[in-house]
Amino acid sequence: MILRPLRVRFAPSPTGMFHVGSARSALFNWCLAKQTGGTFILRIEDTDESRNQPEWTQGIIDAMAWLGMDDSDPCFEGPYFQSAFAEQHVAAAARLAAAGHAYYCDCTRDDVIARTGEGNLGYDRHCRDRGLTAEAGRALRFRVPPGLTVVEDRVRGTVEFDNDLTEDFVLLRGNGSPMFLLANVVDDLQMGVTLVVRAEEHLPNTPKQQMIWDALGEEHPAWAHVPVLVNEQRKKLSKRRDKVALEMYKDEGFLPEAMRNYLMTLGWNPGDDVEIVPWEQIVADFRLEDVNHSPAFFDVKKLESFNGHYIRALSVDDFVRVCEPWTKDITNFDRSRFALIAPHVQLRLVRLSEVAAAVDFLFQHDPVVDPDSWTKAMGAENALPILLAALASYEDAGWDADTLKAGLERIGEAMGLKLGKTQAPIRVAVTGRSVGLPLFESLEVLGREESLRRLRAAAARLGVA
RNA sequence: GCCCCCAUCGUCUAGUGGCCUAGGACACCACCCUUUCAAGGUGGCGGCACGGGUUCGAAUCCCGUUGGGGGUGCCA
Repeated sequence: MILRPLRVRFAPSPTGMFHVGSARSALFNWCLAKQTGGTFILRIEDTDESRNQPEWTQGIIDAMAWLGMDDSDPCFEGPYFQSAFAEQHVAAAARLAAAGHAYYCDCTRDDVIARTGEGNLGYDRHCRDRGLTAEAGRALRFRVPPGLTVVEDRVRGTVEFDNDLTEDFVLLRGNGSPMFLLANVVDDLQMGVTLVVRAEEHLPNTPKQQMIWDALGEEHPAWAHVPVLVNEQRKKLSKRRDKVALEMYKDEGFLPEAMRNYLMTLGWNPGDDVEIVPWEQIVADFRLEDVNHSPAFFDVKKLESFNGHYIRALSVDDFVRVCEPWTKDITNFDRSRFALIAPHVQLRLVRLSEVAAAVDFLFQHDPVVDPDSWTKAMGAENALPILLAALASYEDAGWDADTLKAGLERIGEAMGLKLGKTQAPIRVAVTGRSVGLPLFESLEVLGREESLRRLRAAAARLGVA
């Protein structure tokens, strides 16, 4: 399908950590820009009074880069900062006022309530025809025309709004600063945005913005409102209640490839009964028209499953490399030793942050012994005999996993035990736990000397000198 | 309150009037494999919110009900 290059934008406000829902909106926009050979504009909407801080902006940029959206791609444009365009916003407001599409208003919130009651009815158009001029303290309001505003939405279809139920909203505050509805439109106009893809919470804003475009005499962009992400209570994911910061997921060892793939399957599916799909294919196949209409639950369990798939798909070298942030703090960590066991580790993680707990016993002088595991494994009748037999056998055995396994199997046979039972005391002696990486491979990597030392220590603890 | 959106297994989804006895994935359960745990394999549990239409035929179209969600700032 040949499409004309789209100019899309992602316009977050830097009011906190970067939200997974924002990330998904950004991803949707990114796919559309890429697949049409268009442009992805990043515009930071920093016009809120005091809610934004510079570090949040950098957080957005870093998080987007983590997901693969940054200026190394030619489609990327920006970042722009909305605050830099205040002049244009005000100028547009002036044009609107001059053309009679807006009027000044000196009502306070209390004035309006006094007239309309507490009923939350919105502005009562009190100043509409009072002919007030611009003056400090007076807000500029949009004169909503009569009739119907029809929004053609690329994911929802046609949505109609009765203008009589739309209040004369504020364009410019009493202090002269532009409001979101206006600033957003003017920026989109200036930047040549042809398609606006954003979360559903913006759908009620759309008729208002479309009216501004019309009043400005410009052709509005196409609209697309994607469903919001919700928590288990089916409420919109919120920074206060929910764990939404992309950075937290990064820190817990989620791979960006897994995160972006998972995020894309929320409200959209790659088709053909598959979910784990190469990014290039997602970019090529994503279609707004196929996006679902209902909110999607952000399910960390499923994210973990995706992450596990992506972790297992890594080459061993890459796996070792991506584990670095979590392995570098392990005492006595040795990268080459880790690389030897890495293939086994890779199969068992759903989050990279779990790597330390899985392999630390290989580097510690003495493994941290889990009391329950010890009690269970060493309390068995055969624990000590197994330990002693293994010690004897391993003294001069060939030091590779197969030989070590065969040796322990022989010991078990002599006692009438299956390997599953025989390995338990050895595992606890060497690793400190009853579950973990494959035992014989671990012994091989640990080495004869250290392994025997641990076996002797365990035997000693059981009462044998 | 008012406006708007939405409604398939617990969750994410496939499904665009007959191919549906509703498919897949996650989670859960069982079994297999097995050196613990995983991974992998096999099987199981489990859904079209409800009521009316339209039609030879409805998960699919229409209306209503119910239930969820979003919005309703001189925030963005």
